[in-house]
Amino acid sequence: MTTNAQTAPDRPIVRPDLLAALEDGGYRITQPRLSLIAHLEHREGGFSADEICGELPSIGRATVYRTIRILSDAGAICKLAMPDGQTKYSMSRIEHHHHTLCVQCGYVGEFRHASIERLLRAIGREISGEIVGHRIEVFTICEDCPADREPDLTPDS
Amino acid sequence: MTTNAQTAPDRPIVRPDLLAALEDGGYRITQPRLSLIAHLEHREGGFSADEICGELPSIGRATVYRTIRILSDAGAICKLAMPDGQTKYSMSRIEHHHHTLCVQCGYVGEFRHASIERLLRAIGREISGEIVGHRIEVFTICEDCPADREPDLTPDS
DNA sequence: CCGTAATTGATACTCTTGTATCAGAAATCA
DNA sequence: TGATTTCTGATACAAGAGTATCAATTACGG
Repeated sequence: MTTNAQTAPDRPIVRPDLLAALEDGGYRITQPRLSLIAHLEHREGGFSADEICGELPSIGRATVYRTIRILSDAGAICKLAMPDGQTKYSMSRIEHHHHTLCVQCGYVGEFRHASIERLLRAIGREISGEIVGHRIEVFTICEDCPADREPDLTPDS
Repeated sequence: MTTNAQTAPDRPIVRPDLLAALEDGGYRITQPRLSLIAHLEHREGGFSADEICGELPSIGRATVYRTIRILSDAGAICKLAMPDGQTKYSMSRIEHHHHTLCVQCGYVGEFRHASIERLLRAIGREISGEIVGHRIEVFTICEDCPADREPDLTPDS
């Protein structure tokens, strides 16, 4: 089961920009990478590398980490820090965005807001040194989560 | 050598609010805690727990971590994540603030900006779920750092 | 179709950040 | 001061997140 239309190595169909992330980096298009990308592409919310290992047990841990790194370097996924220090990733769906992180279920959402760029320019005028990046994360309790538990938060920064 | 002006156990003089962080939590005022607080109080920029261990070798690792945690819980110091994932802490000097992190030297600064609250309210109207916190960090190359090196940045969020 | 070079997966390892344990020391209370 | 309780420091341990190694496999260019 390896050749022809029926037996074409069953490459999942993935977003072209994600494939491009591999090709542009000079990486080969391999089965594990395709499965992983296809899986991530349809995954809601944020994910940790270990979660993905659990969800795709046929793909080795090292490959999961390697591929996440490739996609992360290409900007196709974002690396996030949960308030408790855990690392999560999320697929980038909109271009320049920030994240909402549900402190209870770990759900990661994306949002844009026009005034953020303006705000950053204003901040730039008030601090010394050159701004080379920023991180704006909004911690939430998402609609699907019961709001009764004590949220696990570090102090705002 | 326990009483009177000359022989008073040489308690460093520390900011009263930092002492209060101990007292209010029902913690004893001990020599190691005082030395640590006095040290942190005069320290510029951000610091990691291990750095402090190196700077105060007479204080045990566990005590450094324990005290940092007490101060952190009391809101006297903030726990921060550098873009590369390292954990840093910084003394809070102004009340509700955000941080600038130099991606080269690790320098941590604080700033406030009036429009941030307004921005957050606006964001709250656009996303689902309830906002329970936020993190706004501005990555910089600070004035004292050569700006030629490649900054070590994760993609903006 | 074949040879070469990249990739994979299993696993061991590393590094960071922190917690658990516990005997001895210090602080507080009466 | 003495008793009691907390704290300390040394050290071992642990979890998380990721990298190194390497033989076997796979993809790709010709």
